[in-house]
This record gives sequence, structure tokens and C-alpha cells, in this order.
Amino acid sequence: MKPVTLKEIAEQLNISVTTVSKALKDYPDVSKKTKGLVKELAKTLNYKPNTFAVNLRTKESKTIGLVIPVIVHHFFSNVIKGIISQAEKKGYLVIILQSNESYELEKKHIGLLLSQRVDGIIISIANGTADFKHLNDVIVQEKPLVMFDKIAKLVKCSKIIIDDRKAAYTATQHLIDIGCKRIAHFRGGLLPQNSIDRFLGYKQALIDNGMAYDPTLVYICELGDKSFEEGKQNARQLLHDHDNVDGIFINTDLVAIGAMTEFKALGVKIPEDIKIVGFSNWFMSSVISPTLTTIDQPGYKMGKTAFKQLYKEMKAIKNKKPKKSTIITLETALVKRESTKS
Amino acid sequence: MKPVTLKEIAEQLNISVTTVSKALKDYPDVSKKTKGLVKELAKTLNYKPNTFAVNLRTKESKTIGLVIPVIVHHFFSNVIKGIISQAEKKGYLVIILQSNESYELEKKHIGLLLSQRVDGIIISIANGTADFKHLNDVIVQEKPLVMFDKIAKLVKCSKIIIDDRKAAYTATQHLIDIGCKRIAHFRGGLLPQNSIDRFLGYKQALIDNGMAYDPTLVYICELGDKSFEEGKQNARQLLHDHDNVDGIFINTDLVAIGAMTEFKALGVKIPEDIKIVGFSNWFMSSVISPTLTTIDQPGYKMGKTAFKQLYKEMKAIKNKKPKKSTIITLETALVKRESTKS
DNA sequence: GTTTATACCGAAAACGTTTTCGAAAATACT
DNA sequence: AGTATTTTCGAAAACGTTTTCGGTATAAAC
Repeated sequence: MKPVTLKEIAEQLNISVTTVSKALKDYPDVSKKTKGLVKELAKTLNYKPNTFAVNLRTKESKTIGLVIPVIVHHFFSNVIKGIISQAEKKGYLVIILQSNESYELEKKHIGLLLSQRVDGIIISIANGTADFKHLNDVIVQEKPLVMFDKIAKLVKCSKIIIDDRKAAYTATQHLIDIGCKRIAHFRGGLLPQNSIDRFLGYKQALIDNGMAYDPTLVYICELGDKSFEEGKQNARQLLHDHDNVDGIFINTDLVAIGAMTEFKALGVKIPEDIKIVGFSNWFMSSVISPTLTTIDQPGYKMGKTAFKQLYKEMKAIKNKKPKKSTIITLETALVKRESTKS
Repeated sequence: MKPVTLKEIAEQLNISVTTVSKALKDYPDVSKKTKGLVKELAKTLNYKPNTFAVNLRTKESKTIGLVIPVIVHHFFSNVIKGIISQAEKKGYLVIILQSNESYELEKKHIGLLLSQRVDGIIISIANGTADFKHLNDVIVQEKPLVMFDKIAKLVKCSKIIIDDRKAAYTATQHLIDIGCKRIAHFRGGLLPQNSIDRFLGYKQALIDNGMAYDPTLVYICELGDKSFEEGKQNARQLLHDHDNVDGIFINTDLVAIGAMTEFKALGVKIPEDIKIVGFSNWFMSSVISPTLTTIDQPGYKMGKTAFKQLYKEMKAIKNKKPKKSTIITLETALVKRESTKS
């Protein structure tokens, strides 16, 4: 039952552990004959190197950490998939931790990953995170760090993002293009920069088109678990406050779907009475009725890109070259569907 | 930049590495005074034990592996969340691998996890998996193995499941109770046992209620990525084949939603013309219209339970006690919604 | 004052691998 | 033949921790 070790192979062949190790790794200073013998015996004994020992010796774990606000989430689970698929290709394993949008948990998890000595960390920060000491800890230890989507601009590391502002601008412009005259916005809270950027994009589009920006048309919702409910609530409130809104750009698909549900229940027709654009392109949005126009946020690609960047930096560190941080902006696309049919 | 080691602490305090190690772990044979000194210095130097060395010494990694068919999936991502949340409480990290419903990948991943020497493995097997040698490898190595949802009955290990047959029976009975006279079934393929069990539950319910079982009312769909499309297709086919079906029990919510979409497009009213019950209780099902009656499949709880069981067995192994396998069946519940309003 | 018990410490081995460096053996060159 | 070169091997150190076991020093018991 004991796992096979180099020592056992060595003893059986009456050679040294050193030679066995070198034979298995194709060192040039071991003869073809012994290489053959060693490899054969290793195979029949089903030898698997002890990762613990290898890690200790090489100071590498071939493992990376991923800290993510939520797992049960269309966008994030796509990112996870992207990261894992790419990591696998390079022989890396991925440890996943969930911050639950809590700064404390996020901090704790970073600590865990560091003490686990992962080779690198990918993170999308929690909404509650405003202090970045824990992230700088990572950088101080010269471990590569890549942030995606929800980033901290002040932390000096690579970032994979989309241009939220531009995407929001496109979404709003689309509403304008199809004839909306009075466009509301359901935005997220104040903390993830993304919400701010999307709001700014919305505002800019209005201004650029000579339409007045009216703060009373902007409703805030604190995303999280009750997004759907908040969408419904805001929809009701909007109807109560205004009677001439004919378009809404909504921060997130889930909120948008909540709003649509409420509108339907109250007899407001979409897209006839109000046109709606969401954000993220959750699968769900293509399935509800009316199907929801939205901004496609490339989760899978973002995950792949994040790992690729991390890999680059891990290699650089290994070769003692200076690693350089970059910011990669992925393209988004407007997906036109029924909720904005004109 | 070098990480702090026991040796450094020892040198600074002019004591031995042994004592430092013991002090940090509160061994009884080191004085209160030195314990205090050691712990203080360890804290100021921000000492973190080198996991590689600890692992090598203790032969434990405090890490478990999770092999799952798909990640971007409401049920499975809930399971992941359940496992991670529970693992975290016990100080375990989780490495996640995706089999993509492929036997080959699954096998490879198990190998990876074993050579990584995780302390245990949780798995939901791929649809394509019919050979279980790779799983027996895990058991031979005396590593705890827990399977959930999609299990292999022949492998001797603990299993966390639901009673698919009973749940399907309940779903079908519900359709009968609200007056359906001719009930169709969209089932999954032949391989995951779950599809078979759900089909059997459907059939049994019909028989128990004195209704004829008609094979032409059973449609097969090979789940996977195109579930939604298959739902649409089967709906169309059903309408073409029969004109008096008034209820359908569908293997999976996603297929059900596809079917509903198609029915709506073809002018078939739900629930007036046809009543539908799905399976899984995806979030989406509570959001589409009409909302979908379905069987709630407790993913989060399943994940938690799976880890708890794995933990028990890992502890048993550690204490050299015999680990015993059990089968835990979690309760499901029928969630009545608009798609079966009578 | 000697013995016995107790409290505290440290040397050393072990976990399994990788890699450096020197030595031995085999081969090639005068 | 002797010398130089190449091939092939292995001893040993190192990675950082844990744990066993024996050894002092101190306190308690007689």
C-alpha cells in the first residue's frame, strides 16, 4: 500500500536514487540503457513522484488560487471555467475560494492561499473591499496577482477588464437610436467601480445626444442576492415617480429581469411601452419573454485571459526576469433582442 | 524577501529549531516563558509554516479534489458552493476539475488529483463513464471517495443522492392530481442512472393510477449544452405526433424551459392547454413566465453533506480506524408554480 | 547529601525529491 | 603505452518541518 519512491526503484535496480531521478527526467548524463530500465520499472510499479517533496525542493506548487465573490453566478462560473480550462493545459491546478462579497473573508482567503504557497492568485474583489493591504501582501511576496472585472485601480498588478463605460454608452445609445426620449437607469451601489463606470457611460450618452440628464431617473440597487427583488421594487417605484419613461438601461440582467417581471405584472408592455437593456448576457436573458437586449460580458474569455497573463508572470518570476503588469480590455458586444424591438 | 523559517526564529532567540516548533504547537514540554518569546517573534516576523514541508512530514495536504461534469450549471455550482463553504470550516482547500462529461478527462483528472496527493475526492461522474477502474484506484490507495448525484452503484464508496424515482413519481402524481389524462415525458439519455430512475418513477405513477403507459409519449433528449434546443424540438415533435397530451413531466428545467418557449411560440397555452413539471428548480424557473413547477434538488445541501461525509472518512483514515461507506438520500420537494395551475 | 521526580531543552532522524560536484569507468587520441 | 577526453554514476547537501528520545538542570523527597 505504501506509495513507490525513487529509493525503491533504486534498490531494485541496484543503482542510486540520484540516477533514478535523473533517468526519469532525461538528464543527459545517464546512459540509454539505464534510462530504459528505470523507466520501465517505474511504469510497472506505477511510480508517481511525491508532490510534497517536489514542491519542497522546487518551491513551486503548480497550483494557483482563485478568489471570487460568488460562485453561483452565470458570469463568474463562466470565468471559473475559463481559468480552469486554461490552467489544465499548462498543468496547473486551481483552488477556488469564495469571498461572499466580504472584505474580511477575502482577506482571510488571501492569507490562506499565501500560506499554501500557491504560485499565483487571480481575484475579482468583493464589493466591500476598500482597503488593499492584503493584496499588496501578495505583491510584496513577489507572487503574481491578476485581477479581473472588479478591480482595484490602486493595486499595481495586471488587470483583465471590459470597458464598462463604453459598453454602457453603447447600450444607452441603442435606446436613443430606436427612439427613446426619456431614459432611466438602474445602477448598482457606490463601491464596485463598474457601477460607477456604467452610470457614467449612461450619462455621457445622454449628454452627447443633447438629452438632459435627470438624476431623478437614476435608481440605485445594492445587487447581491436580492437583485431580482430590487429590480421589481425599482420598477414599481419608477412607475410611481414618472409616467413618461420609455427606456431603461439596467446595471445587470438579473435586476432587469426583475423589473420586466414587475412591469408585466402591472400591465406595462415591453418593448411597446418601455424598452429595456440589461448587462452581462446571462443565459436566462435569451430564454425569458420577451428576450432581453443586453451587453455581452465575455466571462469565459476573461477567465482564459486572466490565467494566460498569470502564467506569463509566473514564468517571468521563475526565470528571475522582471514581471510587468498590463491592463487588458476585452471587447463587449450589444446583443439586440426583443426587449428593444421598435 | 525570503520567507521566515523556524530556523531563523531559533537563531534569533538562541534556541533550537525543535523548541521553536514545539512552542508554536503548544507542546507541554516547553516553558511558558519561551513559548511567549517564540510566539511573539513569530508574529512580528509574520512567520507562516511552509506547507510543502508540513505536507511532506505529515503526509497530509489538507486539500481535497472535486471532479464535476460542468461548472456553469445552476445545480453543480450550488454543490461547489456547498462543498467549499463546509471545507473552509474545517480548514480544507478545494481543487476543482471539470470532466466535461468525458470519461477520458475524468480519468485523467483523477490521476492528477491522486498524484497531487489530495486527502480525499468528491465526484459526480460523467455521463460517458461506464468503466470504473479509475475510481477503484482511489479506493485502493485508501483515499476517501464520495460520489454525489450521478453515481456509480458498483463502486464501493459513500454516496449522496436524491431519490430520483420517488421525486419523479411525485411530479407525475401532481400532474394526475390536477386532472391531466394524457401525460408525456421528456427523458434524458440512457447513461446517467438518474434519467432512468426518473423515467421509472413517471411510469410507476401512471400505472399506480390506472393510466396506460404509452411509450410513444416518451421522448429522449441527450441533455448537455443543447438542452434548451432539444426541449424546443421535442415540443414541436410532440405536437406533431399527438393532439391530446395535457401534461408533461420533463427531465430537467432547462429542457422544460425550451419546451415552454416553443409551445408559447406555437400558440399552445401553459398551463391551460398543457401543464408542465420540470426537475431541479433552477433559479430561472422562478423567473420565466409562466413560472415553472419543478422538483427542488438541494444542490447546496448536497455539497455540504458530501464534504461532511468525506471529512468523517478522512478522519477515520487518519486515526487508522476502518472507514465505512454509507448512502445518504436527501429529500426533494415539489415546488408548485404557474405551469401547473388548474 | 543522596536519590527520585519533574520541567525544560536539543540532537538527530525522517519525509522524498532535486541538483551540484567530484570520482570512476570507458573511450579516444598521441 | 600513457595521456586526454568523454560518459556514466553516486555521495551528499538541501528544502523546512515534526517527533522521538535522551540529557541536563532544577525542585522535591527521604
